[in-house]
Amino acid sequence: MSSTIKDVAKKVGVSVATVSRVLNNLPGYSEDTKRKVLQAVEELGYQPNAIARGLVNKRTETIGVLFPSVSSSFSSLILHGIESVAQEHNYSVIVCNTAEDGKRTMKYLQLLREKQVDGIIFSSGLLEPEYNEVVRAMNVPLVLVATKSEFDDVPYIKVDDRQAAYDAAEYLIRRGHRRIAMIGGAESDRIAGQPRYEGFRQALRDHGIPLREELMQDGGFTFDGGLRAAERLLTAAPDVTAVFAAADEMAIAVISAAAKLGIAVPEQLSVVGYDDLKLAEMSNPPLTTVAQPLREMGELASRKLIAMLDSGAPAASEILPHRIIERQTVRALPAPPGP
Amino acid sequence: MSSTIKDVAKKVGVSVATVSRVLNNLPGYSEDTKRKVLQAVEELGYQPNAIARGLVNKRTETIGVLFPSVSSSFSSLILHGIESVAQEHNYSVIVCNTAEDGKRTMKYLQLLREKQVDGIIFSSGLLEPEYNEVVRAMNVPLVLVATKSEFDDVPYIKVDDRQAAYDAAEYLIRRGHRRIAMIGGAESDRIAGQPRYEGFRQALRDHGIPLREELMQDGGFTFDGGLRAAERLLTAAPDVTAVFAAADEMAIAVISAAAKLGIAVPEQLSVVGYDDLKLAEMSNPPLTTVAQPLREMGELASRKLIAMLDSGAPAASEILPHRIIERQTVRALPAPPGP
DNA sequence: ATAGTTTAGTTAAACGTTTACATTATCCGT
DNA sequence: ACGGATAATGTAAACGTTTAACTAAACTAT
Repeated sequence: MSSTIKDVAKKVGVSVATVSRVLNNLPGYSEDTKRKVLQAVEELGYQPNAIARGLVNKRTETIGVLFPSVSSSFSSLILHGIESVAQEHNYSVIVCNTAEDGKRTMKYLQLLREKQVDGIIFSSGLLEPEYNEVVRAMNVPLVLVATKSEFDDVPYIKVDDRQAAYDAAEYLIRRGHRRIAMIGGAESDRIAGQPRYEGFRQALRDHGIPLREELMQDGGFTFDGGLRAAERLLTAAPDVTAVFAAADEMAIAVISAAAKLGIAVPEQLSVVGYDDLKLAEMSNPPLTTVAQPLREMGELASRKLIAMLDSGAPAASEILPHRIIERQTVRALPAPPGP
Repeated sequence: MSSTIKDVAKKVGVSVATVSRVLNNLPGYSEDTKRKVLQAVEELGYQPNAIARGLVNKRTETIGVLFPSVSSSFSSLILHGIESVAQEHNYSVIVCNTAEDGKRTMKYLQLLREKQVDGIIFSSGLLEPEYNEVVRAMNVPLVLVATKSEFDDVPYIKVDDRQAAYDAAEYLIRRGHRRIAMIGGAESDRIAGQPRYEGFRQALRDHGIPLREELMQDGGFTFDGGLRAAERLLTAAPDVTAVFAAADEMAIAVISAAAKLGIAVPEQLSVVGYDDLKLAEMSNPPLTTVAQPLREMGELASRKLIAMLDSGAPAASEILPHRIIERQTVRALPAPPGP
């Protein structure tokens, strides 16, 4: 159906090698042939076949990207970033939804291998040794985004979670809060769970605030989980004046729970989130949150991967800066009466 | 580096044809050879090369999906749906962000052609004749999702926008509202703009409510646009008791604007949205909205495309049902005093 | 015993490119 | 006028599969 390089060659009366050369801007033909070839290409509507090209070059100009959930705002921002620089460099991106399932992830990795992708980006989940092993076996570069791993030869792009949580807590403390709760992920989650709890704890400690472990709740990084955690928290410890939620969705859940319980935000309860999704801006009231540059992280991951592809050299990990976006969910408490 | 079918053949002492056959479950070998081949495959860690396979089969088991914006919640839900059924059928999906830009879209279409994708899904934008022409030229099936086109040979999956808007308006009318505003897209947008305005107008007409064109505002389907439109609206026409926003983000914007102006939702102002994104549920108060089954739409689009690929037969368009999800942003007005 | 059928396997072409190597013609300097 | 360089082009192998066409052996039915 579609015409091939042979058709072009025949039409011009020249060998396929010559056609290939003009198409790839290699030297070795006269201006005249070039003109004729280009014209024939035009007339036949010839389009190169990247599959055939890929077979001989052993490069497909395609990368695979794995997400625990493609439809989350979080992932889709990262994906957007990845896609945009990939497209600039003429790479295609294959998206894979792992659903945080090991079987599925392995199956996908297999698929990516068969499809001969040039590189892989793994986003925001735990990189199981098993995964690392198969990508190592396929011999393509791998970069992590919004996560890190135990393998220090695999570069990651990340924010300093511990520090970010520390900063969030300190932000609250500086505004006079003392009875501060936190809703985070699972303590067993060494990527997005534990470090944030640690940063939070450290901030309290550094400011001489006693830790109350019952004020730390696992909200599982979801709205629903956050809602339950917030309800538990707010009814069991009505004296808290502020809560730090380690994800915007959970922060929004805190606001919802507060509304349900008749607690005004920020008048009676301050809340700060984490991520700075579009959501935070759209929240009512708009959410103060610690921002991760998700899109940029995606872009950088893509850029790094492509650089590795071009140079063959390993890339360095990078910690991107976070910052607190002040909106309207935090109230500064009046200074306590002196002793 | 990686071993090929030849290596397997050599190791077993058999021809590549035989290996290929056992790998593809074709007849023509003894149980014994099968065992030996499988064992060699195992030992060598052989993985088939889908590129080579694609070259001879002229099928890549890959589909391309085009979105105006991959990072919107809207798109990513559809993508999730598409991805999930694609993966079930062992297809890969290449995502493309067109940014609603013609040049970019054409470039992407070109790329998808070169990469020899088996089919294309085009989501939620206008299918320009130019686009349709190139996919026709590449001779692969195309399906539209969350949009339709002037070409009646290209199937689409959609909700009945006109009817959905009608239902939203009627929902409000039934609850005693008479001064109802609407924030929609551009009136020139024949897909998601116009039909919704029309449905809205028709509902008012059918219930004997005079149309006030100044109560129809273009919010451009974004939060920011919605915010501006809502502010304009709410200050210029403070007598409206309800607004229908043709996208959840804009509905949330209405709530934000109302909050800023000290207007209580739903006590003083009712609002209904459109889409039923996760956002609607997380809104404060939770948003009453007309739901589109976005994920399901994506799944169906994927399923249809794959069916076309398998059967070679054209597929029929489908209108999926919408429904109103009642949450907490609509108040029923007390019946007006009798005459 | 023989012709025919089935089974197990091989050979080689094909898919659409790229590219190393070979060939020819032209031109240049002497 | 001749050897050597240069430019333009062609030839064919290679990439890793699938598959049509073929062959050889073993079995089956008479």
